Formats: sequence, structure tokens, C-alpha cells
Amino acid sequence: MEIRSLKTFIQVAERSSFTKAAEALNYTQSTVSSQIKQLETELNTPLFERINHTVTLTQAGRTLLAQAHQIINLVDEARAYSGDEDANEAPVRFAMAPSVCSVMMGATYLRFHKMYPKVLVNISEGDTDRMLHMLNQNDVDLVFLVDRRELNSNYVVASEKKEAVHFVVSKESPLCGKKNISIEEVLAYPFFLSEKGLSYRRIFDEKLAEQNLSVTPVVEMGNAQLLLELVELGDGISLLPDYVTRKSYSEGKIGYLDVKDFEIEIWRQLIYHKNKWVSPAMKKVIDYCSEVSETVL
Amino acid sequence: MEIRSLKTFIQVAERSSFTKAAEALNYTQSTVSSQIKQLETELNTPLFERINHTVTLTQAGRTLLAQAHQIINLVDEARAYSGDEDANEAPVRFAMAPSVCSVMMGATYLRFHKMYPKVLVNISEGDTDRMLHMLNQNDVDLVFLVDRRELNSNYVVASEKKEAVHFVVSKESPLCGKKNISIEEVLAYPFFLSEKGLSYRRIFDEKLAEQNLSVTPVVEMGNAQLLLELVELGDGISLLPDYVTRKSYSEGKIGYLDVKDFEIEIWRQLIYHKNKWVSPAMKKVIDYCSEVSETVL
DNA sequence: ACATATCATCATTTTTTTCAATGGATATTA
DNA sequence: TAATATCCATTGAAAAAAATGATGATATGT
Repeated sequence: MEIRSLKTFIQVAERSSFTKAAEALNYTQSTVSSQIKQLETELNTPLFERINHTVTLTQAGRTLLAQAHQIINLVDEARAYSGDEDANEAPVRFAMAPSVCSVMMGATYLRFHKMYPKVLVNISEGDTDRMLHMLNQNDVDLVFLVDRRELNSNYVVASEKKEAVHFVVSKESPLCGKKNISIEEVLAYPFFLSEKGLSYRRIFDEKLAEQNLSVTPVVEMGNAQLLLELVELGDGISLLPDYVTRKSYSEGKIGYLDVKDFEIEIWRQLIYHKNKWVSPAMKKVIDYCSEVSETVL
Repeated sequence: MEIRSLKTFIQVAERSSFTKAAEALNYTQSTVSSQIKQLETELNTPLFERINHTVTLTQAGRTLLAQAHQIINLVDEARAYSGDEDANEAPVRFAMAPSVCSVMMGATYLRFHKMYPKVLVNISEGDTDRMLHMLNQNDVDLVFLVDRRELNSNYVVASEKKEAVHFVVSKESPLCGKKNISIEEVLAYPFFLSEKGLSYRRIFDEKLAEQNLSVTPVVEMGNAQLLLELVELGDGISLLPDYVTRKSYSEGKIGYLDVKDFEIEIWRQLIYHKNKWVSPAMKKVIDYCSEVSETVL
């Protein structure tokens, strides 16, 4: 039993005529004839009585007519519904690097929620490897990562931005305002850093390793905002990307260190898997994040 | 959108795998692939995300899955239902000659109703021509007619029985018991006959016409039972088939006339149109009437 | 009786579906 | 890390199904 035959059946039933049904459907009469016969064979019962020149539904036909209408209605609904954006509102599963998360998950997110109250966002955090793995497993739709720029070609980069990473200290720190300090000198001070393996912490470690150096922080944690607060109040050094420190810096709460021959830059990248279908909701998230990434962050 | 594709779609969705779905459906994997693609093209949206080796429903796919289930359920129901006798209980539209009707529509019908309480019967009466026309127009399913035997080949004769037609008089009639009376002599008496054109009345008229005779009844009516009662109580003659008079005759309430060279025979025939689909209900009616026609009537 | 309209049937053409084989990409295992 | 498995997409050929066009049988209406 196929939809095509059912549609034909309905036409014949409604017009009490094979010929008229054929005209209505742009078929040949013989096509209608054989489609009905096919149905009758499958159901093993006549659907019409052809007596002289009148075509009348049998009782089985009458039963099928009602059912056919229901079926066709559902099919039409399915066809119409699938294109409907509102119907396709699935939450966007969004993973972010912890530092981005701590910055985004305040006023920025609330503004987005006000703009698109119906778009739901699931947020998880993680390091770069874990987030990429989640993309590969389709456990997550979208990732906002902070790392080196290089990515294999499995991912679409929706937007990216280069960020400087600064050594930050409190205003009271003896290092505050100094220029051209050597990295060795800086390493003598206590460090407050993000966890090993996390984005710029890893980049930092690798860069140190190139010079056969290493660092042992006194505090390790993922939350960039808390690290910043620690720096503000304490006497340690942290290494944080510009978008985290910018505000505090301009408010004069912290100072930057200018370390000689030691520049770190990272990329904030909003990416998704190349085979991903971008749902309307996901599109909204991407657009918003890209804009925020350019202007606010 | 066809049922076939929807079934495939459901399999893929439930197994999260094109290959597994193909195995389950005894298709090739490429067949599954193209059927899904066909659906996606028609709905203009991806239904699955193929990311690495995982197949996941998109939101549109999730929506369609629910709808596809509904559709398939309805289709299965339609398939199962059509063979169901109970579901196909349409009333049997039954036309009878008035004389048969007046005999059948008593205990005989009640007995039938007791046997098959679910079979509904619509009864109408009419003369032979009108009843045949009703069969041709499919206004009626089954006809019990009383007439000459000849019928064109458009009809199936489910059962038939030859019946004698007797001249009947009351026990008190001077004619009662007489033998070998001439038709002319009989015609001098008052007649109670069925309406002009009705079965044996017409045959009677035609037979008279052959001998250039005619009759003008004092009472004309279709109801054979009432005619019989009139004869019993009055002094007229009627012409009634054996199945109407038998009982009264054997109870000694009426007498037959033996008219010289004047034999009338008719056929009771249960017929339907050759293109008719015989529903289960109709079959029951036919079987019952045939049996009754052989034994009781 | 003839023209017209009906549905069924059949041979033929056209379209669709299915298959088998292959390729590209990824994951698994040794 | 290399060999192997498995996955889905693609392609071209084969098979199946659907649609057509012509014809036939039958009934209707003029």
C-alpha cells in the first residue's frame, strides 16, 4: 500500500469515477484502474462495485476511505511541518572553554536570552581535546574554544579572533608597570594559573618547555574570573587572555607585565563539525556569538 | 513521500544505522541511503546527521519519526481492518416481490434475525422491472422476484424454485372442489387480484390475452396475505402462488379450482447482479433465503 | 442503430527502485 | 603506526514498477 494509490483511491471514491479521477490526477484512466486493482489485491477485497456505469464504494471501500483520509492528512502535515522552524526547536548543545564561559555566562548570555527566549542552550565546559571529541561524537553542536589556531579540516570555523594573553599582577605588586623583565625573573614569583592542559596554560607550559623552563603555580583552577580576583587581591602573577582582564585593567585594578621576548597569543574560535546541519536555533547562537566576539568580548 | 520510504526511515532512526536498517529490511545499504536522501530532498531538510560513524536524528527527523509511526500504524490498521468481516457490516438492501414479502416478513424474518442479529436488512418491494432496474443501478443488493424464469445474463441466480399458481376460492364457494371448469366460466365470478403488472397478475393477463380474454377484478392490491383473507371470507376468486396459499389450503380454509387447459407456473428467484461483490452479510442472507425457499416457503 | 461514455486489459515505453561494486573517511586492533 | 573493519555516499547497470496508448466489451441516450 503506497500513498500514491491511496490518493488515487480517494479521488475515485469522491468522484465515483475512474475517468474523472484520472483527469484530476493527470493520470491515464488505465493507471487509475490498475492502482485500484492493486489496492484491492493487497487488501483482498473489492473497494468499488462496478455495476454498469456506476462506481460505488463497497463497505470495505467506505472503511478504507475514512482511513485513507486520515493517512493523507498526516502525510501532508508531516510535509508541512518539517520546514517549520518553530517545530524544529532543539536546544543547542554548546561547549565552551572555561575562560570563555566565565565571561559569557553573565550579562552576555542574559542579553541573548532576551533576544531569543525560545532558543535553549545547554552549556558544558572542557578542554580543547575533550570539546573536539564531543563534536566528533555529535555530543555537542557548537564549541567555543580557546587555543592555538590550527584545526584539522573536519571543522567549520564560524568566527575567530586573535587574543593577546597577558601576565597580570595587582596594582600593589612590585612588578606592576615594569618593562622588559625576563621570563626567568617572573617565574620566581608565585603563579595563579588555570589547570594543566587547559588552553593558554598548556601553551604557556609548551613555550616554557622550549626554553627548558617550567612553572609550579601555587593555585590551579579553571575559573578565570576567580583567578583574576586572586591576582587583584594577592601578590601572585597570573596569565590571562585579554578578554578576561580588559575590564579590570581599564578600571585600574590590575597591571600588565611586559615580559621580554615572551609573547603569547591565542585564538578564540567558534566551531562546529563540517557535517553538521545548522538548525535555525544554532544559526542564531552562532550569529550572536560571532558578533559578541567581535565587539564586546 | 511513500510508505516504503517512511518504513525505511523508521528502521534507520530506531537502529541509528543505515546498514542495520538495510539488513532488517532486506535491502542493500545503498537503497536505504537513497530512500533517506529522497525523503530529505522532498522535505528539504536533513533528517539525520552523519557525523563520523554515528547517525543521529536531527530535530526535523525527530518530528518526522513520530509522524511516521502514526502513519504506519494507520496503514497497518487499514490493511488489517479491510479483511475484517465485522467491520464490513453494511445493511443488505433487499428487494422482494410483494407476495414473497408478505410471506417472508413474519416468522421467517424473525428467525433469520435471531440467527444473525448483526445483519441488517433493508427491504423494498416492487414489480419485476423496477427491481431489475434497481439491481442495475446498484440501488439494491439482492432481489427476490417472482416471474417467468427467463433472465438476461447480467444476473446471478442464487436459488430458484418453480411454483404452481392456483385459483383459490373459499370453502363456501359454489366452485369449491369443482374440476375441469373452463376459464370462461371462472371469469364470470368476481376476482380479487394483485395489481396490474405485478408478476403472476401480469402472467395471468398475458395468458388470457392469448385467448382474447381479459379480467376485471373487483379488488386489486399487492398484499397477497390480505387477498387470501378476502378469498377465505368472501365469495371471490383469487389467483395466488402455492407458497402463499399452501398453509390455508392444508388447514382446509380454502379450496383450489382445477381450470381446464389453464396452468400457470411461476419461478421464485433470488438474484443479484453478476458484478456484485457478495459481502459476508449478503452471503448469509442468500444462504438463509435459499434454504427457506427449498424447505419452508 | 449509432455515437458516446464507462472500466478492463494488454503490449509498450518510461520512470523508479534496487543492486553490486567502489570510494572516502573514520575507528579499531595488533 | 599500519593493517583492518566499518560506516555512508556514489555510480552505473539491472530489475521492477508505473504510466501510457490502443483496444475491447458493455451500457446509455438520442
